[in-house]
Amino acid sequence: MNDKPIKTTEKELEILQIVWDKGEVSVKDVHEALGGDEENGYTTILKFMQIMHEKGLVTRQKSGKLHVYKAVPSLENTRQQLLDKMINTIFQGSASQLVMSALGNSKSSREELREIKEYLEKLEGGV
Amino acid sequence: MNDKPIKTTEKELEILQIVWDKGEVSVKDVHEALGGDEENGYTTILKFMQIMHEKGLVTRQKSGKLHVYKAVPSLENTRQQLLDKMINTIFQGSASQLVMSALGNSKSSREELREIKEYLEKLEGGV
DNA sequence: AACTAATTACGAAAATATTCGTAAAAACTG
DNA sequence: CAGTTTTTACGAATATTTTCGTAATTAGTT
Repeated sequence: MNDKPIKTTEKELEILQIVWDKGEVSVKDVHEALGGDEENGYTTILKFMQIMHEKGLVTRQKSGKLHVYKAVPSLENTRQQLLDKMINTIFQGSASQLVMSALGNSKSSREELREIKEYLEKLEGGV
Repeated sequence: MNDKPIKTTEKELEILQIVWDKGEVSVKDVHEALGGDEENGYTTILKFMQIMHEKGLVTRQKSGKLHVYKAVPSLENTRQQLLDKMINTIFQGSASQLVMSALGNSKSSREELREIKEYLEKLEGGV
């Protein structure tokens, strides 16, 4: 009945990055990866891990005295979700507009462009 | 010295959409476009227009007793900016990864794909 | 067991974003 | 011009997100 979709905040996303990157992490790992005490207090990060755990964004498991966290949503899924949202909110629902905008702007190398073209051909072929 | 970059919030972006779409708007226009009182109180929207004006996201001009607002940032620029941010935060700086992700997911039509390919060719040619 | 260091739990403060009530100002209406 | 309607101004309430202080727990160490 009442499962309002969990909203992933900016900071949480930043943390998820690290979790995806490392596979599994302790609070300490995240804290350090984010630049240590210069950037955030240790308990700040801890708090986020707890919140994210409550939200179901990460699982956790005790290992000795500490917790080891893993990401629940996949990087790929999250990317898709964010892309969809972006397409709908500012690219009037058109993925191709987004794509062209991204290409137009970026300093994509010739290599990258070729890669994309190949990918496109594969896609077309598959229709 | 102290011009911290204006941060455009979710709601503000939603409003900007409407302003871009209509070119110039009154508070009433925005209020209605967003679904009227069902969705937001009139003064809520008014407040946002004021905040956005302070932030420099819109200009405004008196016209009779009401204000007419226009968007300051262009749609295209804003798209670029949001794309850049997204690329950097979740696509490890690779525009092409974003592009492929967007294409892979979407139900782009054959027509759209062709369009993109053409665009790509133009880009490559220009190098 | 007492002491220490690392980690977690909890709650609340601070910062930011959103919503709206109330009043003032402006333009119109009779 | 008194009354009504529309619009704006302002300030504050609410909600959400981020940050952190303080205390409790855990696992070692002597």
